Amino acid sequence: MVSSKDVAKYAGVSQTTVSRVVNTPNLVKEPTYRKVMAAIDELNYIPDGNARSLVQKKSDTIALISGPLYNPFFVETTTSIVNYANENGFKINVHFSNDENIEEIYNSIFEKKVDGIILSSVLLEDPVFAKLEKSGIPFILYNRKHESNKNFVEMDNEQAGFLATDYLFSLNHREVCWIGGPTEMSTFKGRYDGFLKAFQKNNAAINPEKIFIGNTSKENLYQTFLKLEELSEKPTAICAATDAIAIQMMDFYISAGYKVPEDISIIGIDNVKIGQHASINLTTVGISSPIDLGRIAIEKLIKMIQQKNKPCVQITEAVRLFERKTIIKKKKEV
Amino acid sequence: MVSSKDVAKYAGVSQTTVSRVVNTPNLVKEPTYRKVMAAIDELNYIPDGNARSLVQKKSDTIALISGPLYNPFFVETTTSIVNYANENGFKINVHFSNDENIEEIYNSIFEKKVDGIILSSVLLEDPVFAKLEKSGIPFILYNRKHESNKNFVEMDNEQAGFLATDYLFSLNHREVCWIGGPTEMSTFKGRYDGFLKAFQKNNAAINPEKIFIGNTSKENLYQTFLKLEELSEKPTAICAATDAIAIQMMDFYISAGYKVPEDISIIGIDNVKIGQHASINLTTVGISSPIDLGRIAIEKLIKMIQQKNKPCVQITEAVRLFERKTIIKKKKEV
DNA sequence: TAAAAAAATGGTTACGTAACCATTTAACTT
DNA sequence: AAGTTAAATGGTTACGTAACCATTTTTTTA
Repeated sequence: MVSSKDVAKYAGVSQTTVSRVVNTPNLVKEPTYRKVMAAIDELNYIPDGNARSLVQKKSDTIALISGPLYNPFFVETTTSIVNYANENGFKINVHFSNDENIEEIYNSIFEKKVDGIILSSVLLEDPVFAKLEKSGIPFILYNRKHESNKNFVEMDNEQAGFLATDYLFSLNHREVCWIGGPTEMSTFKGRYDGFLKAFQKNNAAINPEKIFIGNTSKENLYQTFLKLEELSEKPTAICAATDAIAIQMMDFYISAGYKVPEDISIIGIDNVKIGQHASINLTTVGISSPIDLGRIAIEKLIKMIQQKNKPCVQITEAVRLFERKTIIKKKKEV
Repeated sequence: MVSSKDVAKYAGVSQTTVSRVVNTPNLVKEPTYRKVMAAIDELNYIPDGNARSLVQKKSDTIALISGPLYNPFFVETTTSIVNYANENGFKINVHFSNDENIEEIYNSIFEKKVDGIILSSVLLEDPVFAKLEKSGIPFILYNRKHESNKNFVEMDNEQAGFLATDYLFSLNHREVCWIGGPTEMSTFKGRYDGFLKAFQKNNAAINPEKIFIGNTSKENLYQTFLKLEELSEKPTAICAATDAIAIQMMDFYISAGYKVPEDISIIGIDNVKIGQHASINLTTVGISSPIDLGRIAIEKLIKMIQQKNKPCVQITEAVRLFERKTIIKKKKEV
């Protein structure tokens, strides 16, 4: 391994000067600069990032704890986050959380002095959150937030749930089913609250048989599908808490021979890209802004790191309906 | 920042002993161990990964250079790679390459002494490959390979192209169109060669009007779609070099009012998960093994790192057809 | 042209850890 | 119980860099 000392010796200058050529070339005379650069090229010198981090107490590295990529929402945020961070000179350590390995992920993250942490996988009452705050490392939550309301970038989840559900009512659906994840997560809680709110507004009564709250794995959603099939009075529309859920349910229904929306209407939330595909055409609710939540969050985080101040970021993005083709208008009941 | 020296002072032992408690606890007496652990907990000591990397000359970090996630193939490989690496104690620095920023990515990677590099974005005659070999860092290519045939995990691309195309012929399609990326990439080259081979076998003549080789961006594929529309004699089937291309073309066709497969048959290559969705049901060719290429590659890479030997890994996975619903059988021409 | 100021370069040190060797302490042997 | 071996602990150093202060060289100023 060739070090700055080797370069210094080769160029006949001090190690300090080599460091200056690399970091503050304007402090160095032209001929010296050329001499050192020649040595650097000749010896193929690359500064050691670890040594640099050690002495500078920064690593130019950000840890990303994302939800799993089988949820297309995280495909888009991960892309934005990784690309924006790289463009701004940061490395990104990526971790995918399944909400069970979160403890291990935290432990591993704190070992490597990252400059910042951006994460989606946090519960409303997450005990691990205290650790995060105590660490003093700048952090930001995207998608989900914590009960403390610190540093988050979210969509207006309640409004999203409301808009989606109210839209179904507006098309005369009354037997509306909810399929969502645990309300320990702010996204699911907010969206479900919005769902309830729409029922209230439309003077409709919640039918507990048509409320499914639980793990959103494929297997579990299939169980939900089976239960829905057994219902004597089936719903005419499904309000899915995420596009990922909606798309998975579509798969089950279509595979079983149903037609969407003729036999069953489905609406999602997130406005994920694949939902725009002509084969899917998922009606959904998503943020109005073309910039996704991940991108907004990473921008804020990098600003926090660079300016060394830690303002409390609280961003709730407005949402709107994206009408596509998975919902049918029903005849008004008499 | 609390260091091992602080812990040592607090516990009344030497820094060396603290290091031993952390790394080789069996070399330390029980009471000493407890004393030091108490101090570690009390002071909330976390070893500094940068200092450790500096002295040990390893970083427990692997760099991943992946293709973009809008290609679902990379969604699956990225998931496998990140998860497997994390489970095995490695951090993953992720970079998404669009084949233009590859130079910058390389530069940034070499700064931080990663223990290994796993990458998909390499050209057959990539000049950057020399740099990679010269660095001495263990590396492995997945999906694409380099002309030097060193350290790759690929599918049998030629066979994939052949199987896909031959399948179209077997269903009596003669006017088959090829849409693929530049043949500077081993995947596209192999698949296109297989395409040609199938034409030969079926005594069919290539019609240059129906061969589209170029950038596979959405915009460019749309241009391809427009050109296809202008053709006097339109193809009855499209052989897409990747599922991503196939799915994008489906979107254009369906949006334009066509039906797949009634109006146009489409086959892809990669066997991407979303292609299995009941709304898409893409017929495709993919590896027979249930373990994806990324997973195979990261396993090999970690073995290389841990065993410190650098065998030349050359894996070509067998492929098979996955029959679904985007292809129609034509009547035999007379 | 001498003095003062600014620019350029060098020398030394700290960062936090594990490697390495030295020393002390405990545990066997006969 | 003395000698030998093994176990446990400590002291010092290297890793490669940038920060910091000191010194030399060059430029500016009166």
